[in-house]
Amino acid sequence: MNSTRKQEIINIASRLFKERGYNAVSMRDIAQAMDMKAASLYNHISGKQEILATLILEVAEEFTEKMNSIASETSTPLQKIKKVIEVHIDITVNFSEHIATLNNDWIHLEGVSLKRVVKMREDYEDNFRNIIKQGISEKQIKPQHPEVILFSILSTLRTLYLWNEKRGKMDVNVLKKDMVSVLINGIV
Amino acid sequence: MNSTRKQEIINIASRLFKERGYNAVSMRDIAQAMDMKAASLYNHISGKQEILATLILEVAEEFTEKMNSIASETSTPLQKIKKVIEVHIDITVNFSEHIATLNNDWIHLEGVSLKRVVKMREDYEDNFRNIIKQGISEKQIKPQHPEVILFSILSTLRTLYLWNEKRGKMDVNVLKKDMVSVLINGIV
DNA sequence: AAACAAAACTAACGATTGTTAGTTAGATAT
DNA sequence: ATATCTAACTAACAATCGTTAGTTTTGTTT
Repeated sequence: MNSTRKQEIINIASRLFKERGYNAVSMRDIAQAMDMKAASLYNHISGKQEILATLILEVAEEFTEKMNSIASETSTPLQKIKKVIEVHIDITVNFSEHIATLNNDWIHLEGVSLKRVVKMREDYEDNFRNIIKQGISEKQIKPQHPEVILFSILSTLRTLYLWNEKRGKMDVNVLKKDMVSVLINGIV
Repeated sequence: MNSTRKQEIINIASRLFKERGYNAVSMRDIAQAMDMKAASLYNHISGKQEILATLILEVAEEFTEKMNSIASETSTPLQKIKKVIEVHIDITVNFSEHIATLNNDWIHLEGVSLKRVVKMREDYEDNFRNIIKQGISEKQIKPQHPEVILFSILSTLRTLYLWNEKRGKMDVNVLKKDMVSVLINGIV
């Protein structure tokens, strides 16, 4: 199977897309980073779009699986939110290259892949929103507009990859503890 | 002066950049949206880069001014943070198109403009970080890692433009109140 | 009415883009 | 040894890109 070589291409492309964005990276750029010529890439992938789609779906599916698992747990809304934060941090650390592309370049997906990723994103947000609403109705969470809570937490988690590198030596478990504390209990 | 026509171009480009990103928008796209031919744009601007640079610097300077003003105030760190949040919301609402480009396409700036924007961004973060550190040392803020607090608040503010449209009829002042509450006091 | 400047136009340039066709080198299987 | 298959190569394509040169239209000033 060419699957290992294909994965190599995707990983290298992932790094370049993160640095410069999908449209600013040419097939010749990817090929050069792979030490081959652009035309040779087509022995392993069908085109630039396939690289983008595979790349993004790999990590999007990771998020979807984990969220579905959390949503169907039998625990309190607050415990679920804590889990969501931790899972997000884990995925960000493990797929640190892919995440930038998921966040910035999903717009450049076409056709079915675009539809699929948008749907997954919506479902993810719906799940999260429902957990928050549940928490409010159980009086575990302040009766604030759910949308404000949802996007406060979600934007922080989604852009975590941007400063994850700067976090330097901060241990992942410390990071989890701190972020859970800040996002749930505030800063005062 | 051609300054009004130039501003028209920048505003239209701003809308297109927001929707598709800098690299996916051609000069011919901008021209078409302006009801003219691409070559005619060059009567008003020197090139695509100038559009991007002017666009981004317009709003970046807004942030810098406001932050400098807040930093030099004589008020408690917590009051300053509240002000920063409110200012961010105001600018996001007033420059809703520009903000997307500032956030996503600043990487595509070149030369002096790039250097300048990066510097402004760093200064802005430094100011914010110092306010937080001050708050911690005055025991107004929990002794958490300042970086976690800084980026939790900042990522939420920076991506506000993404869901600002969905916020629908929510009044700006209500939004300010809710966000200050969530970001400072948490959700429980 | 003549002169002028501003802002639009047409046409074209060199460079780069994603992709295809056809070919060749190297490894594996018969 | 021969045939087969994989994965690399060279060369080229049509399309699109940002930009320039030269020209014409439009509107204002004298």
